Amino acid sequence: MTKTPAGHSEADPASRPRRVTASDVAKQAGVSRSAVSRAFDPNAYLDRHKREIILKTAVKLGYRPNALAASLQGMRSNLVGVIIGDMTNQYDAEFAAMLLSRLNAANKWPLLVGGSMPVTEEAIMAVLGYPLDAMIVRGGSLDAHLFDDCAKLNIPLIFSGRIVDAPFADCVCCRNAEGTAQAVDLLLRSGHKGLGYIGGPGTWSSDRERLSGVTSTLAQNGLSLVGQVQSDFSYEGGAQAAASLLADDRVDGLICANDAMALGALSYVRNHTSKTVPDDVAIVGFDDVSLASWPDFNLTTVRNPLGTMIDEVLRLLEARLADPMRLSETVMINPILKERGTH
Amino acid sequence: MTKTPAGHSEADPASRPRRVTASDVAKQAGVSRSAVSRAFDPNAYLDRHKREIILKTAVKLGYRPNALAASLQGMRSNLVGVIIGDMTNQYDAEFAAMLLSRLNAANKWPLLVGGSMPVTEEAIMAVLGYPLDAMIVRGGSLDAHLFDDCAKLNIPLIFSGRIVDAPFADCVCCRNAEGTAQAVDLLLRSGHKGLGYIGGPGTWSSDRERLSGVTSTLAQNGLSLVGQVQSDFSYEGGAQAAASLLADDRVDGLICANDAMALGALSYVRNHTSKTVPDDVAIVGFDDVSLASWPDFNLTTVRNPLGTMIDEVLRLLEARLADPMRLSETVMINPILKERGTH
DNA sequence: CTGAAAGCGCTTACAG
DNA sequence: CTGAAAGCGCTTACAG
Repeated sequence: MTKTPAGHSEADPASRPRRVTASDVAKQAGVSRSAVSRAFDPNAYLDRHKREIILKTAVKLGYRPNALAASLQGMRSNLVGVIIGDMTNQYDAEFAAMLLSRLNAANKWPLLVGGSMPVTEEAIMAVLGYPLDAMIVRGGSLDAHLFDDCAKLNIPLIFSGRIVDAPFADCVCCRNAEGTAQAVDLLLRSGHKGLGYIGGPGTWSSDRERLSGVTSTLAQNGLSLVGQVQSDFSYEGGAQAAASLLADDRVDGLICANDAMALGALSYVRNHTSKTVPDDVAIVGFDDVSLASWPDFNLTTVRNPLGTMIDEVLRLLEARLADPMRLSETVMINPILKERGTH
Repeated sequence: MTKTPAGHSEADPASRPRRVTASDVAKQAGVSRSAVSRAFDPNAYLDRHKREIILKTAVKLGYRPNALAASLQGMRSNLVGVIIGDMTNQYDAEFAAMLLSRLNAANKWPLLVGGSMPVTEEAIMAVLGYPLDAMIVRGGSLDAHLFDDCAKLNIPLIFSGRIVDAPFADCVCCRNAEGTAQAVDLLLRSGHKGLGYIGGPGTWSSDRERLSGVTSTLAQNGLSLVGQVQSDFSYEGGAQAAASLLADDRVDGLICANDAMALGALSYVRNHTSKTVPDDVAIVGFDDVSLASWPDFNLTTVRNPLGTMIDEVLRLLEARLADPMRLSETVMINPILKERGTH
């Protein structure tokens, strides 16, 4: 019983079948191994006819160069690590969807860490075992010594949603304080002065910035927050937070650190109180997820411009790959107030 | 000027910096290259003291074995291709989030193709250049010759949301017709007999199955669909479809091929008609995305059990990796009717 | 327990 | 234009 190259038909059933290799193609096409390599490099010198034959037998055999073996020769792996903690969060899910397809379009292949569970350090370490061209980190908390690990492995880092000061690390971030400042201004103008704030856990800088935009703007107007609760960025959390804040009758406006919580708050007011939005209580979110503009919610919010954010991430990525030694760059993005029906 | 191993400090600024290698560690630790390899294999024989030293200098240098070089030796790459067309779709986004983190937990690293744009064949071809352990395909359409390509490369395929009959390809799928049949039964029992159906584009088998569950159940009751429109699985599409269907006064119930369209339909009825839900019009969705249970919607729907689906995908994956030659397996999952407020 | 050596699949000077 | 050869970083028999 002869073994067919890379075929599973006659191979040992227990053993893992092999991938077709350049040698297989070379043998089959009656050319040298080098010729096969050259056939896949448009710029390489190779007899036109020979190239044709090689490409044809490659298709027949289902051969494609193993990108990883190629990466050992100093070629880029085109693998990009992407760390996204919680895609359960609407905004992060939208971010992920767009980022991933944009990476694909740029011939970069995202290796994803995260999803619906908190990202473990083990997971990051494991993915660092691959020769990543770069690593993109969305929001969240991340142990500082990850930076060291990446630096030692010469894997550039690109952060979105937080600012990190490290060599060879680039950042793109929203001007969070400015966004919530605009939201406060808006509520003040529409006559809401008893403001409550629904924040996140406060562990991320973006979260703290959003809060500071609120407090400083109020201070400028001789006011201060009537109430404030730390929640968890979820719809349910927002509803609960609204319940506790609205127990205080002075509260007539809710600023929320993201849309999910704002939506939860809105739902709470509608379904569990006799107050109306926006007359009795105004609500403003942050992010502008697609849900926010649904007529069911029509939520006034601060837009955290997704497209711009991702454009910049990709630009930074290309720039870093083109010049690994360039100075770190941080891009600040202006949020945009979207006035809809809840203020 | 001496070159530090893998350091960027003294390297040529233009050149791409190197990764630390096992040789670097061996040199630094004063041991053989093989010893370094062995230090990372818990089962390998190696002097305890020596292993300690090696591991310590590995940490110092930031070394980790290049998983790709290892995969050339016949080790698994632990790379799994994941094709998800449109994560903009709520259910697919939830599916992606859960699948990706479950893969991480199983020490598999998802290489993602797709996101928010249609998946191009080029993208799939490109990702096939990596030595994938397997490929997971979620829903959607996919050219048949992809199967050939994967088969030739010996990359097993696992499908979720559609059934494909190919050697070495496993599937997990919802009993779609059964789900919509239950939905129709429910509406019939609650006195809604003038049913309209809002479907998808009809290009996927799951879509067609859902429709057939509706029509056959109606037929069993001596009834037939009053109206039917092909839409696009989106919220906006659902709203439009509802508008056109409800122009016919006989329609008092809407069965939708997914939740997004059902939510759009619900919103249309509430905001653009004088009808009430569920008395004048009942609405049933399919999937049971997290939004469906929000009090804002409280949508009656057919649950397409995400957790079970993904459990099975992972089980099938492990089984296939353990025995590449095993017979194809197809797992059918029972949908569960969730009775809420819109019927 | 250990090091030298072969080999995984690839690219790329090198010498025709 | 072309093939033989070196080398990428790794694992794993092989022979001590």
